Amino acid sequence: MKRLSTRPRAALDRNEWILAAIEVLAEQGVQGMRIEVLAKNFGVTKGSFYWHFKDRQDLFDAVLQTWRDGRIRDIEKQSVAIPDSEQAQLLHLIDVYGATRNRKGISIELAVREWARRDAQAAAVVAEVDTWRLECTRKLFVALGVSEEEAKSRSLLLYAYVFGQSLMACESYDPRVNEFKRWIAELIVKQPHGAPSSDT
Amino acid sequence: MKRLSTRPRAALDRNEWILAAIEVLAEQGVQGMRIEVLAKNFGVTKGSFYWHFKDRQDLFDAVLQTWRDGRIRDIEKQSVAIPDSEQAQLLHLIDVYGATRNRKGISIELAVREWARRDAQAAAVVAEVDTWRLECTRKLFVALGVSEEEAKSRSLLLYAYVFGQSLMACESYDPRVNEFKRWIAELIVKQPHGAPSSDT
DNA sequence: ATGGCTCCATACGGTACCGTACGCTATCCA
DNA sequence: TGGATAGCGTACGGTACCGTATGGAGCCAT
Repeated sequence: MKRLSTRPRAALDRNEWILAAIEVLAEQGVQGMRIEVLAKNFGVTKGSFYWHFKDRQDLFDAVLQTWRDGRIRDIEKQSVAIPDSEQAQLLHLIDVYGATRNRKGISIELAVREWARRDAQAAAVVAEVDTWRLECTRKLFVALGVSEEEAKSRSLLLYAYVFGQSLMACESYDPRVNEFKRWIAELIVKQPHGAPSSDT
Repeated sequence: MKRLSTRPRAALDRNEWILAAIEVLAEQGVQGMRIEVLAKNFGVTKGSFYWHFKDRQDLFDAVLQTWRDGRIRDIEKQSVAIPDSEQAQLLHLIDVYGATRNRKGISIELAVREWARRDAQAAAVVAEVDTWRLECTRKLFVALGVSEEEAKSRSLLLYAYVFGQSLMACESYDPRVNEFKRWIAELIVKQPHGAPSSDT
């Protein structure tokens, strides 16, 4: 983080501000990304911020771009279809959003979508990321042999489910929630003409 | 209560403030429920607010209680299982959250859940409502003849899907999105071992 | 008419922000 | 060694809030 080899005080750059802003975004939402608060966390004053950014909107734009780029890189990583393991890839995808680990990523995800409900720029970025993601899973489903329409439908279901799951308080619903989630994941991924799930 | 027949100016009561606050909550989020803004919308000053409420937290508590009571009444309404039409009830439930109509209800729903991510009281209310809802659909699934575990799993999937759906920007994904949603709804509701008939 | 009650207005102090103007310092470079 | 510049601090004006203290208009019954 800090290159304090010879410098007594590591000079902040634009990216450090952006990363800190994303951190706060995840915890506090868009309204939480306040210049003077971020500055205080860094131990500097907002004079530093206004050196690296024009204004608050400039930070917002940079945060959205950074999030977008990171998501798209992630998608491209997961998009390489490994033959004969597409089902495992899809199940893994659902599991990653399982909310136990990856809490931070999910918090950012929800915060950005909350942002997108009230801001056109954020909405555009979310739409772009959604399109990439849906396209990625669509290919995986097609590789599994389902029709184009069903692949698109299952992709929609998959992402809607994982996002909605993190919105719900289902931990107190039943101690077997994890088994239920596994059952759901298989319903989403596996075809109905497959074996009616006697394993596991 | 009945004194508004002779009064030239209808005096605000607690409930009107609460309803207005929920309106703003849906559009602006928790941070948007500001006393002076609400007062300005009513054409009064915050002197009125502090007559009916102790402070801002008092309004927050009232908003949560009002939302909770409304949701539970709604659930009890939909909970009366009409024999031989449980499937239609479940499909209707999914359709209600379909985001085309009922936009306001969905906005409130998302705003409360966003609130719940950062506030313990809101989280408790959401957990309570979720439990009621899941229990309601669980009964419907059981009435359809599925096992207890599968009924709970499908209930989880149903609500996670409908909430997640409203978080996504899927309108630009494909013009046939509505057909996809219908396919998804049937996958969630219908059993794989059920009669593969084409009627609804 | 007179106190009392309800409902709201006014006025005030305080906080937390945004954005700008300008000053200061350390470092690099000729 | 004397700028030049990057990076940040200080100070200021302005806005938008919260909560309180207090005043006041209308209506009520005695």
